[in-house]
Amino acid sequence: MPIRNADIAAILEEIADLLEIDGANVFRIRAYHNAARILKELGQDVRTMVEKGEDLTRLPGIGADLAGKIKEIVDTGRCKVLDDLHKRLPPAIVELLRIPGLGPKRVRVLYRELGIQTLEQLRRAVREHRIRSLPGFGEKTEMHIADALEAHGGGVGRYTRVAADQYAAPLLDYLNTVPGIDKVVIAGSYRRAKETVGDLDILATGSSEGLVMQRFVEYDDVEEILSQGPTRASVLLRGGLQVDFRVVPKESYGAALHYFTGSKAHNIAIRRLGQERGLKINEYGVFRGDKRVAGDTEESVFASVGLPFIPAELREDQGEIEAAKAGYLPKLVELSDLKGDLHAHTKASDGHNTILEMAQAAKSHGLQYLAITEHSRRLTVAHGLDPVRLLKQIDEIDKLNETLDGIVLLKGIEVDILEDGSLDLPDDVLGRLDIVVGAVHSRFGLSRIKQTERILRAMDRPYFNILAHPSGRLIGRREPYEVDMSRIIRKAKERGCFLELNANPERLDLVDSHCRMAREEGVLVSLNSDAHSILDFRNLRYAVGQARRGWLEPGDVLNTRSLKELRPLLCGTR
DNA sequence: GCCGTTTTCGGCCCGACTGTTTTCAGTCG
Repeated sequence: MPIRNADIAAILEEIADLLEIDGANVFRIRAYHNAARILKELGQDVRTMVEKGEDLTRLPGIGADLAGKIKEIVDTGRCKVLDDLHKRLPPAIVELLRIPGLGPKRVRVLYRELGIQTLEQLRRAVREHRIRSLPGFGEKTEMHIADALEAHGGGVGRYTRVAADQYAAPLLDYLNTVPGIDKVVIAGSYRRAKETVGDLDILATGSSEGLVMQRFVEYDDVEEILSQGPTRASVLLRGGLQVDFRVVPKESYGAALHYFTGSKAHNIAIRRLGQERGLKINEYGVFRGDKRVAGDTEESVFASVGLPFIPAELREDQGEIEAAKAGYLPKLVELSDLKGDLHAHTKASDGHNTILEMAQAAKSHGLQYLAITEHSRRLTVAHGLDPVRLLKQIDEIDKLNETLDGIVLLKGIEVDILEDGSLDLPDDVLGRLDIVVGAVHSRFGLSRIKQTERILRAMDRPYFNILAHPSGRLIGRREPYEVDMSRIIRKAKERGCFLELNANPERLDLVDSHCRMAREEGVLVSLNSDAHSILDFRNLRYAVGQARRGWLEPGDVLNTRSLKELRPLLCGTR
């Protein structure tokens, strides 16, 4: 089993965690965490880079030492530093760090004083009240640990954006009625359009802070108050979502929004830039000595370090600061740029609405064209279409188009890519369509090579236009299938076909790093709803968010084209 | 452990809240 970026990152994380417990230099620890993050977010395969002899120290945050350790991990699957740490500290001990309220210092005390190295041993010690007498611990801390152990493994993970929206919307409505609150906005990873969020970070500006905070924690849906001060509070909502709420004075809005939006790595990089200029940047503003020089708006914060405004979705310390410095920030795609949708279902397969209803809904979302792409026959559970039914639908769409105004329907199919890479419908049928979307719906467990070859063969078929949901993942439910995305992107370039970014909030593949790879190769990405009902066109905003995280401009997106511009692009594979 | 329009050494983002402490460490974001 070849080692992946995530595997290497996990080893580096474990080293960092153990170093922390061991009491190592905090900056050394940070370097390991940082390197792990870089590898996880890297769009390309580190193993391949190592095998090609590429210079890893060109990656920001990777120096000669870490480059050597990464190479060691790629070559041997292990790392001597980690092996050495395991001689001093039990491997399971890093699990204790996952308990909220337990950091490296306390974990070390637990281990040194009581020999605790597993969650089970910690549970027993809590039951026997042996924690409270430890130095730095007390009765309350012991109770908090007991609660945290109770909650641990309770399945509180990350929330998809659509799930978070269901909590956020009513909470924002409520906060907007609270006297003393001027502005309320969601910051954090939600604002950066991450595909999942661990919590909601809400920022408000206002004056009477204490009162505002009181009203926040009195919100109906609050189940537990985790902490509460005059400017900051954290609560758990019913259902488990954590909300962090922060109130700052009006003039600090920009600085606070920037700080609270993150990411952490981006903030550190920006604050470091400030430092170089003799500035101190915190959530209240930008300061030169005691003098406040910026912070009303985010623009003013960026300007203070000589940068233009950086859109929230780019703030990952993934090159956006360098791009901003050089004047190469992308002008990111927006929802209003989309002119059509190239993947939708109707009652004919597994959708819930008629073709006409879908057309009208698409039009009401400002779209000018909509491709009807039912499943093909192989997908029997979805009532996939055989040639006869598909030809019938083609006639139906032709007739409908004669009556429709302001929206054009494209005749399409979401054809199954079979295990051998052939398509589920014959070429002479596919040739009668405006658009062919291909997708993998079976045999997710193929090896990376077989899965990749299967998809590449399908892309080589005539009429193949778009590879739908290219990784097949369902966030939190199904891992992506093993596939070499860089080869697929190169094949798309070679064949003149396109990759879908599926707007279903549980799919959202392509992921951001693959969007960037496609952009760099010059392969257009299609932002498709995969709508199964008239309600699903709303999901297009999630695809736009992901596309923006992937640095995509309107020109990088297939369906920002007018129908007239689109048609010749769909003939590229014929 | 990384990094360099003053640096190859000496820095490394910054503040809020909690609990245990009697002046602050630990944790978190």
